[in-house]
Amino acid sequence: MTKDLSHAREPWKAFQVRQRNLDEKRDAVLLSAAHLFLERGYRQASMSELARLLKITKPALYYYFRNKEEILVACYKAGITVIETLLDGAATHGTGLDKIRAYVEAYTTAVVMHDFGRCVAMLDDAELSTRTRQQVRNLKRKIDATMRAYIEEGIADGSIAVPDAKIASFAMAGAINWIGIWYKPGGPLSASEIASQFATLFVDGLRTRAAVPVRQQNSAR
Amino acid sequence: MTKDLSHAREPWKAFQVRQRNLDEKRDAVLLSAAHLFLERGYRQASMSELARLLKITKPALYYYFRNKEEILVACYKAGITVIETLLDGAATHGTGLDKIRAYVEAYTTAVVMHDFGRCVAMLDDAELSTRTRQQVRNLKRKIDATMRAYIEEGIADGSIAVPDAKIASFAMAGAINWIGIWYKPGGPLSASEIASQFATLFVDGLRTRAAVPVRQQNSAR
Amino acid sequence: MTKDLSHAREPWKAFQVRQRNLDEKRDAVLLSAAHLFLERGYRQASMSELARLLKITKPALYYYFRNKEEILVACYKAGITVIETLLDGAATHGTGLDKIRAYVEAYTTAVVMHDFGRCVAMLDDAELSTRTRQQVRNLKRKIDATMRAYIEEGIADGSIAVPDAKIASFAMAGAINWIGIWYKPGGPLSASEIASQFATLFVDGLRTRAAVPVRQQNSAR
Amino acid sequence: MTKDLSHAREPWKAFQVRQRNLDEKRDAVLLSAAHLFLERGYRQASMSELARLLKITKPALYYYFRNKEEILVACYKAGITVIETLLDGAATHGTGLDKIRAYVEAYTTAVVMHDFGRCVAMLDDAELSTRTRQQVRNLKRKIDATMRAYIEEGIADGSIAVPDAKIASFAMAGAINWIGIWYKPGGPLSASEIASQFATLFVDGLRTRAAVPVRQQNSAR
DNA sequence: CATGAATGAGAGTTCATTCAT
DNA sequence: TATGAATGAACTCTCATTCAT
Repeated sequence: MTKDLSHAREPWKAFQVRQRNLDEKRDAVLLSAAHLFLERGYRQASMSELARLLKITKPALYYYFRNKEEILVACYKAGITVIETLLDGAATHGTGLDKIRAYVEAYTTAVVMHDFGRCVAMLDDAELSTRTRQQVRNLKRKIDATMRAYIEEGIADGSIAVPDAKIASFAMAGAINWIGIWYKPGGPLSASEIASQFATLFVDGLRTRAAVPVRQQNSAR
Repeated sequence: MTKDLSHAREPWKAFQVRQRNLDEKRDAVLLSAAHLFLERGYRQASMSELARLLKITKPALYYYFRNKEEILVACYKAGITVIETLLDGAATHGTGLDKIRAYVEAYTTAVVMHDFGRCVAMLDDAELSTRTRQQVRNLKRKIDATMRAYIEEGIADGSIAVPDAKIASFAMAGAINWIGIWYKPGGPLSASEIASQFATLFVDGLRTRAAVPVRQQNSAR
Repeated sequence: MTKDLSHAREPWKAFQVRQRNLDEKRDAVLLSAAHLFLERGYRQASMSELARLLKITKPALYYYFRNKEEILVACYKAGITVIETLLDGAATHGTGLDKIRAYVEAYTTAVVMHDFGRCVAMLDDAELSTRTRQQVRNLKRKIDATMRAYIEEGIADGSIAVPDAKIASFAMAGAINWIGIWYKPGGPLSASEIASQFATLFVDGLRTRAAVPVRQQNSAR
Repeated sequence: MTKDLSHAREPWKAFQVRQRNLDEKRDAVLLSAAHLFLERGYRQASMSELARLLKITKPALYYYFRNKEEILVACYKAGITVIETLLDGAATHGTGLDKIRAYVEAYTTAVVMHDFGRCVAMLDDAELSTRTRQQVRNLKRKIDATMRAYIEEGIADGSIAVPDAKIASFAMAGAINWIGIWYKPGGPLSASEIASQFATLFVDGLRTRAAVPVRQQNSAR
């Protein structure tokens, strides 16, 4: 773990040689914090440990952030940006099924690739200020709503057949959010591999599709 | 004599009663604890609050359990039992696909229906003693291994087609474990509904199966 | 100072022999706290020092009071009681001048004789909760209003002659509140002596009354 | 040459300017500090807030003053000057009563009109260095001693009649020092009004003097 | 069996002060 | 002259745990 954070510490090392700007260090704090929050949970992650990881003193943290919660909020905000960016970039043409496949892939990528994304997905928002909690919940609601809308759309255009859009959307979001629990960066699975296989699993299920006649399948694409 | 005898047996009987009382209260503690742990998280759940909920004093808790961790361990153990029981009861005949469908339904049910099951699924095992953590991890590994084995079996018997059993199994486990985050007992969704729809989603995916010839489709169920 | 607090520590000493009740110890904490607050000021008085004085550990204080402010509030409340009791007991017959003399004596006594009274008189109420601050301010307002009313009454009945009841009342209250700065219990001046001389000074002023012919009065300036 | 000379003098001139600048800014710091100390109390007044008020950075304060205490000391010193000046200017002819009236008026004026004066009157000298504390205490002792001397003088020359010069002097000083608690500059009461009414109150008391027959005086006590 | 009372360790936070520049 | 950045010490408060009874 300490090793993982080494690059986050870089700015301080560099500082001794030449002064870097405040934002860079703030970002370094943020990166380490996100990492620590994910590892220990927000409450268990102590400012002392964070400071130790960054090789600075505890009060120095308070130079960059007013308090612990502000760090959490900043992690969430960064995560929201990451996720929204990827989600906005997802393809939105084709059938409902096509759309949801793209959407699931994008969201999975956001969660797999960025600590900040994982913070949004996994951390308890109970510690947040009312304002930021609203933002986070809005984002999550929006994600859920979009997925449901695509499912409904797919049902309407005949590309999707499920009994309940809500449960399906919960299942998918859950599987993706849970990635943070088992995924360790640098492991054998690449982000895009995970994203694509998750999408495939949700789209096609486990069952062999052997006998599906080609011409009926997915005529829109 | 009879009287004497009964008299002599009394302490023993009393012990049984007391024993039962103790067990009963231990269980009550456990139930409340599981609830609290799920609501607040293990670390945020304070012994004071647990005592307050149970309307006993704090030290009384220490009569029933040596310490906080022992309570957590007991919750996990109870959860393991619940899950294993349901998992053992799942049908294991038919194709690999049939088996995994039954397995997913059973695991989902365990997680949805019991606080203890949810404890195993959701609580961080980092707080556990090495011994119990091993047990928990073994269980989870076993669940994962079983799911993978069924998937492989399905691939072998032609009922399943996925590129990677491991990722598929992670996705399913994640979706199920995540249920604890959004599921509130007493809501509009029944446990069996959730379980069955989860199973269906994973088996068939979102995509419409329109042209699948009847005789190939899941004749076992 | 430590010596002064020795009787406040008594309950703990006695505790080792025989258990006393919670209220007694709460009171002991309060007494020591009032003393310390007066000596150092509320903010400078640390919980550590308070604990040290009482020969208990810091967290033990939190068994008796939820937090530091609650201790302050309790001091204020005790002080309010002391002052109101003495004020209510003050004679209220005769002329306005008679009444204010009695009132000043009573208030002075309250401030001189009790640490709690001095707390109300001297401590900054800025640290209080809104609720208690209201109470304290109401008390002070009431005291001021009563004094002014008596002065007006005296002016009306011819016993008092001052240009401004407000300034006179401020001057008297100030002189009394300030006692806490210089008065040290156990000194050469008794509480009743101070109270009576204060009252006399305000009633009669410094000027000799004996032989002053009416028409000569104030000729010096 | 002239040019050269002026050039040569430049540094010197610049120094004078800079010196004046420094003194000016030091004074500005002092003024703000006095204000802040009076508002919050010395300890609660933080260097950060002082810097913010002055729109300079925190370390800049340390250019003008070695540390926080030195600022306090300077405030006290300025206050001592203010008070001594006014006190020295007070009339010292006539009876003891005349003198004390003038003295009280002068001291009141000093406290009402100047933040620095109020600092001396109100701030706790416990934070001062031994040296400055001595100075402050000497000043206060001198004020007290002077008041007592005037009272004794008045007693001797028959213009004053009080049982105890010490208590009377404490009462007067207290009433005046307390002014800082309630007086807000810009309020309805002018400084001279307050000063004159305070003096009158202490000199004449509340009691109506006009019709008091000589033989009835003080019969109540 | 159960409790009132207490503790040690550690949390987040603030602040006067000081480097290096 | 003046600053951005950092620190050490101190503070209030919380919590799992444990005596003595």
